[in-house]
Amino acid sequence: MFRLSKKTEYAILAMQYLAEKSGEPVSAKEIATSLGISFEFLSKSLQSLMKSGLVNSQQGIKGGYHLVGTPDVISVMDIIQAVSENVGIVECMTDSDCVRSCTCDLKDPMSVLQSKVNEVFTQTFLADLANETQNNQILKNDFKILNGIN
Amino acid sequence: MFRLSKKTEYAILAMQYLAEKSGEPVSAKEIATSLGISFEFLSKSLQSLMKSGLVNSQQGIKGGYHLVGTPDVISVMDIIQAVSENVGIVECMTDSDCVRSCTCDLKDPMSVLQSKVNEVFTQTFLADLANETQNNQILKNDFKILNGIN
DNA sequence: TGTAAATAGGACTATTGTTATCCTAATTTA
DNA sequence: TAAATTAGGATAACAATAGTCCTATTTACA
Repeated sequence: MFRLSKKTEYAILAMQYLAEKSGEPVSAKEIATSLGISFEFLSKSLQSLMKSGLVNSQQGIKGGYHLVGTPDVISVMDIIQAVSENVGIVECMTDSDCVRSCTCDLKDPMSVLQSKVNEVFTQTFLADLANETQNNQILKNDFKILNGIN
Repeated sequence: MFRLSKKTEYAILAMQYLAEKSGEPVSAKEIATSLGISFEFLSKSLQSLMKSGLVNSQQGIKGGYHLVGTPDVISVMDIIQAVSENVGIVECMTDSDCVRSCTCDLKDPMSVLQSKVNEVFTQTFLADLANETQNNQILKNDFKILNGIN
């Protein structure tokens, strides 16, 4: 298994929604309704994004959220880090007291992978996620076929 | 959170261990002891690798596991797929009945990410994980500093 | 031929993390 | 003041992970 949490997924989708409606504040309720997900759970993601300064919020009627910065400078890693404590692909990467550190310090297979995964997430920006259109569905289908999913 | 399961982690580490001892059968017990992990849990990973044909096994005294193929052709994706059912970064990628499919088919942010992550895992081979040496510790430390881990 | 060491794998349990909900408070506009 | 909104703590339900236990089977070798 190798999966982003729903909290992360919703954060990414919400950020993209905000990117489309650049400027005007958008309420959590509108985003939740549009994506068909739980309003209250989505709120947790938005509050985390708020804490990290990726979005700003305005309370009260006519309130809502809007992006801080433009989609071409907000990376997926920014979003992942905003909503989750640990972003390492394995425990060793985030825990300072790894029991195996003495045996795998020199040749650490996971560090190689971690670097590559990091590169993907830090070099993919909100703008990149929205740029592609029909292509994505093709990629998605290819992936499903590759994995034998009907 | 964005993490490989222990089952996957152990599978990768075990495969690398086998790669180092190319040829001779290595017992699960030896690998478990060397890595300092549960023998019985590691066995689950090895049995999955066996089912997928990435390793061969020999029962009985002097038995053990050995790689099928060389480290330069075995990809990390091969290993991930061997030990886990779902390899999509989000549910939508592996479930055919995604409730949001109608709203995000054309502009699917997750497909872009999925493709990039797939590329990392399919283009990283067992050999790549062992190639680097001192460098990895530096990368690992950089990563920890980047994330404020002491 | 018996024993020890090894894989194979089913069943089960404990733990953890995720996901979701509920509730209350604070803020803001009209 | 009322309605709509964010803020956030508490907690419950659920699912996945991680790990253990047990038994069966295979095999080398004394």
